[in-house]
Amino acid sequence: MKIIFILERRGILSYNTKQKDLILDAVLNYGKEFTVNDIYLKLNAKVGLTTIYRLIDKMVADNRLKKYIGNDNITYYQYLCTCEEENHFYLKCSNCGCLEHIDCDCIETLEKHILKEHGFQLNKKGIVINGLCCKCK
Amino acid sequence: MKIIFILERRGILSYNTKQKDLILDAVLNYGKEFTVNDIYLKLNAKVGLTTIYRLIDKMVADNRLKKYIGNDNITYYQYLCTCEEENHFYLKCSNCGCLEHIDCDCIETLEKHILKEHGFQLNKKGIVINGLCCKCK
DNA sequence: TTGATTGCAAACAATTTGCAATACT
DNA sequence: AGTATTGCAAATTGTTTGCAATCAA
Repeated sequence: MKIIFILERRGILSYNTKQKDLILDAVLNYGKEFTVNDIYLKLNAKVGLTTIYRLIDKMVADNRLKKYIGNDNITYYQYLCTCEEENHFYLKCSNCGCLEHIDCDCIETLEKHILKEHGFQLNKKGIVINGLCCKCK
Repeated sequence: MKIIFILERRGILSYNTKQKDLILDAVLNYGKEFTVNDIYLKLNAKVGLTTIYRLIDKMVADNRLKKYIGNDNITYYQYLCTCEEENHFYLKCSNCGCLEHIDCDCIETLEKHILKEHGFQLNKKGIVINGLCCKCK
């Protein structure tokens, strides 16, 4: 986890600050989807909300966090790992909210099929498919 | 399109009103993702914003509209057709915003693979995969 | 020292709610 | 008649901005 932290921190330009480290640590270790407020509370309000918004926005812009609206109409974020594998995608459990990272060429097979049969070029970056994980199903 | 309209309208309980018909017509014929304001403007403000919000919320709750946050941080909606085919999924063009409806057993193949190899049970309802359509790629 | 970052308070924008008037069956 | 719907205005919520104080290099 230390390596990922350092890797992620590189993306945050210019100055390293205590606040950035705190937010980054909370985000990377949250384990599942979270809201801005979740991070704020986890840090016991030691970092201002504005600052959290700013860093999270940046990470979304950099494709390191995925932002979406949950069924409850609340805005959630989830960390997408930095791995660069070609055939990497995510399986997201609709029940417990966990996100499994999969690296498997089944996605390449699908990509080829869809390109050939349906004329559509998949964007393989950040594919998230919903369902139930082995624990929840 | 008439049949879809009638089918959709059935889902809107109780009274049929001019406003519901207008909104439904606009939503079904929009062709691509839209915002609440898009519909409001398309209807020349003939229907109140509140009413549009209410009907759209209902359609989202009924899984007939998908709600999501675009890269521009604006909330978009997109109509998901009512077809009940087992292997139906969507290909969404990140460039022009169009949504292609595909019905192909490649998704069943993927489902089986993911269940067997990764222990994850896909939710085949409303799968949307991003990429570039044949016109845009 | 220079420029980036922080965080409060204020501003903002999108969405929701209260409610009286209206429309549907 | 009785109930659902509408739409304005007001309230609310989540998020962003202005700016002066602070911090990192």
